[in-house]
Amino acid sequence: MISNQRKEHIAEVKNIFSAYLEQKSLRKTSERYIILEEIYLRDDHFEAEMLYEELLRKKYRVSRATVYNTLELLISCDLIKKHQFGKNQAQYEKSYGYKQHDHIICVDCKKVVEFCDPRIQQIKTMMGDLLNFKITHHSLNMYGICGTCQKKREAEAVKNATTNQTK
Amino acid sequence: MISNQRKEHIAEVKNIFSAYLEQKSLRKTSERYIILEEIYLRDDHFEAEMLYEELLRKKYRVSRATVYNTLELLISCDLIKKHQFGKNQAQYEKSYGYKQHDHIICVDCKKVVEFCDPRIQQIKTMMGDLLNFKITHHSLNMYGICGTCQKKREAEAVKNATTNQTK
DNA sequence: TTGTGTGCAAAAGCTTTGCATGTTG
DNA sequence: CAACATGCAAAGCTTTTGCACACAA
Repeated sequence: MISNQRKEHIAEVKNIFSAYLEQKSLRKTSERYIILEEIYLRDDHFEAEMLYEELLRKKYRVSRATVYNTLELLISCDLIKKHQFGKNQAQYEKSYGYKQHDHIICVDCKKVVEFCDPRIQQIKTMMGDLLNFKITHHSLNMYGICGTCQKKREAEAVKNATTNQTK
Repeated sequence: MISNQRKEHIAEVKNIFSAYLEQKSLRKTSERYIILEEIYLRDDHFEAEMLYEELLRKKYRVSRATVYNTLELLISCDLIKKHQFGKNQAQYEKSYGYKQHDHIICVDCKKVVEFCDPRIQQIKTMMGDLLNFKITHHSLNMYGICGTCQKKREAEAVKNATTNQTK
């Protein structure tokens, strides 16, 4: 079940996309809107292939090429963000109406947690001025071990210690 | 011509690598040292393929597989760092004896500039505590347009304006 | 001597491209 | 109806794997 609030939000995002397509003299194809909608129905970080498969599952007739193509468009008009969390496969997330945030990634279970810190903005401004860059965006990822995986590792360590003792 | 200082630095790094290989019961093969040396002779960010080609050019007989393999080892023992600056192709840089730093990348000319800011460390500590993550490392990249490319864009804009006027 | 590391080539995985067809403006 | 966008499949690129051989321990 999709909430009314979400429906309105998606409608708003579609309007923004429409305006962008018009301004750039690009065509308003059904595929482009289907892809946008599918992204805004999700709440997680996703990969191009996951999105493509989900669309097939829902019996939409779109091709990988169109998915990649549309992702690029959506990045251009700032409706989604693309991330490279160390893997080769890029991850994407919707970005309209969401607070700017950064990510902490668990190197064990790959869980992604979001966080905000105002100091990032300060650093951006300061470094842009200092190095004479017009900074448009940034990507800050912290990597480490989440609480759950820390416990797992400790349990594992105890187990290994016991095994070694028996040897 | 390679300076004495650099020779000493490379020797030091090789010792660290030797110790690491010993500790992990891994073999000290000539290929591993050749790759390490080649990396520490460079001063830039490089890609796996670039390194491989440079080694071939110097008539060393190494394979791509060994290059990738050794890069992984060098990451494990903290002698190099791996970056994903938005492209699919990973970039690497030597890291021993160099201050921890982050990167600003020009989206036009792809130039990479390094910078340091102590606030990053503070954010790492604070967020680790707050979200219960044991943070091991991070990656902060800012993207924008460098001074040179800003001028180029302005010149281009003037040119386009003139052309449109003539229309 | 023994088993790990290597070279080589082929496979795998993500993304892009070319071409014929379909659809938007 | 003329471009432009799409679907499909094939190609492209980076990275990984399998296998036989070489060589460090």
